[in-house]
Amino acid sequence: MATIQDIARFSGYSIGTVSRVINNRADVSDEARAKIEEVIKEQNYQPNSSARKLRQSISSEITIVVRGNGNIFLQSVLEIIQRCILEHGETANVQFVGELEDEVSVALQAVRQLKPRGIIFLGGSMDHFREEFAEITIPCVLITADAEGLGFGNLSSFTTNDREAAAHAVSTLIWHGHRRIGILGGFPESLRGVWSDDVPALRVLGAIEVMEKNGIPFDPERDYEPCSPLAEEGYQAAKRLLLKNPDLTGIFAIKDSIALGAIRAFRDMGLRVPKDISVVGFDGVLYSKYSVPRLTTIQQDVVALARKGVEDLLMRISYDSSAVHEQIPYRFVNGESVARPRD
Amino acid sequence: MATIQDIARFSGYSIGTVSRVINNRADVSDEARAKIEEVIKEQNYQPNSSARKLRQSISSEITIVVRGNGNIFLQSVLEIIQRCILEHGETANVQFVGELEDEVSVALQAVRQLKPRGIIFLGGSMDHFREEFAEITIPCVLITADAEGLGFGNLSSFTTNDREAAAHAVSTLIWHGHRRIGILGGFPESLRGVWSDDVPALRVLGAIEVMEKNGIPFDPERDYEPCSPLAEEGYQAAKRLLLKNPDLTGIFAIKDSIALGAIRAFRDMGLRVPKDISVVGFDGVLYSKYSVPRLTTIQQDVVALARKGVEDLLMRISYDSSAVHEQIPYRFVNGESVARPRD
DNA sequence: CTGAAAGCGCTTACAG
DNA sequence: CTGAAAGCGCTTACAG
Repeated sequence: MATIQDIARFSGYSIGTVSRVINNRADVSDEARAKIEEVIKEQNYQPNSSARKLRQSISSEITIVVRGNGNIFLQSVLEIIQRCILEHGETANVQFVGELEDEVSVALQAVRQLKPRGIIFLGGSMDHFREEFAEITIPCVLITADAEGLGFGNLSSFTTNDREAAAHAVSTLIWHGHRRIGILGGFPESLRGVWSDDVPALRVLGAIEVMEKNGIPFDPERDYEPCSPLAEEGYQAAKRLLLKNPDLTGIFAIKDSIALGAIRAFRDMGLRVPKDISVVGFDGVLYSKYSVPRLTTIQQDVVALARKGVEDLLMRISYDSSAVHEQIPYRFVNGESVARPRD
Repeated sequence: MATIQDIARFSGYSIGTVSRVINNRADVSDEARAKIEEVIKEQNYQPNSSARKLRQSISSEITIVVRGNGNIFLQSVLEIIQRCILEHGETANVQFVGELEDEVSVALQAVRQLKPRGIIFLGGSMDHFREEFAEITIPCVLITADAEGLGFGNLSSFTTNDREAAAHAVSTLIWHGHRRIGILGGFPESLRGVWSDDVPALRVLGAIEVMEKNGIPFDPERDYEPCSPLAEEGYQAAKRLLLKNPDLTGIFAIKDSIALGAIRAFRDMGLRVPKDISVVGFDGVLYSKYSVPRLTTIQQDVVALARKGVEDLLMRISYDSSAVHEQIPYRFVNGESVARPRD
């Protein structure tokens, strides 16, 4: 393995100058830069990251904070992100935090212990960001939620327009003639306010808005059941929802995992989907194309979300440009889980 | 942040002695060890891993090599592994390699570039290990495949008994009265030999053996269709299999992802599962409990596989004990996808 | 624009 | 059993 010493020797310059070339500093003559870069290429030299980290007192390269356990949607995004980071010659370490834990304080801890150069958040609760993110000053990216409203200069975000997409999903039910629509997923607080910007709340909100616009009544008590984003939770919540309101003919689940659990629950209650009850999901997880019935859902563009997020982060680590907020187009997938209501 | 200097100062010993305590060396007096450990705890001291890596000329802590794209089973194992590594205060970086790529050469490259202290392989092809693994000398663990037959002193393995479990899965079909059984998944070569020790081959083998034992004929031409472990591939392969042999009444898919794709395919061919055709899977992925019909399958104990693998690796990194090979018990899950054959 | 030198926090022969 | 010292490979004031 060649070291910076070797490059200095072969190029005839000092290690200081070599270091400056490696770090893209401006104060190097073109001549020196050319020669040194030539030798670096020739020797296939790669700086020792431990030495560099020790000297700069940083440690890990990139930290990824994933919110949620067994969330197959985020798992698939994570896989793409990791591949993407690898392609760029970087390495990452991953921290998982539970659905109810505080991802920002976990990140803060990572900043202190691992001293990463940047952080990618996968999923997130806006409240935590609002309260604590200011303490984090390195470049960060939030994927799958919109951080624009937070106004942090070092936090980019890439997201689906959850509100609009949820409205789109529910309008499918409406077009099919459903007028008694229930919503599944999110937190009990998700109904509270127009100001909430958490992803579950935005989806619930978008759904309610389009219902109101179409003159469809929505009773939070009878037409809504919160639950965490797991099939088992969706299964239980679907049963509770239908028990308290057996009149519902259409269901919007704010995540596919919930939708799939719900379909299983309806099945177990002796209902056929979509004949007796229609279901629309959200995410477009791989399996939604193979379920029985195939799920009608909103497909998020996970590849674009992941790729753009990684590229933006690496860019900002190198050239500290300012944060951006981008909405990635989604795709409505017409499955088999929606039909006209029975009566 | 406290450094080793601070600990030396506060404890009254030299940094050399402190270092020896940190690294669990034997040549330290009990007295010194006790005092130093007290100060370490008091100061909440954590060694700077960059400095340590620089000095030992290692770099990354643990590298995880995952074989396959979009493999939801391995994704779930990976999540548990990462949590587990974190709990032990270590960090890991992940490399994904495609189903057909050579994971061992990727690992070899990682060894040279990242200089990890240990490697966890998730899934793997025995041929690659046989040919190249000898060049890797750091502690490694293979999870989800058996490396005992390879005989490398630095490669532990934790696995389900694939052959036995596959036989178990197929015997369910037999008990239900099926005598025309097809197998889905694996490589075209998976049928070739008794000596093959790749996971897909072992599952296929176990299936064929139990069929033979029960006097059930198996014609590789008509009763087998290889495919890669994705729902879409399972979907296509299932169609091909049934097209060339419409008499089949029971299907063993060597992975749940394949089984779920197959169920969807049968459905699209106008067949009901399990009324017209029965399906057994293998893995016990989360969703198999919520599919319609619920999948009858072999549930691998992913938590035990992950946890034991990580613990063994960390143990061997610290105390270089020798490699172990352990089979983790599986659980047969009685779902709804198997019934008596029609005629 | 460039070089010489200090020092990041650790580990490990070496000497006692 | 313990300490003093060298050195891992880099970055960055400092001086010129």
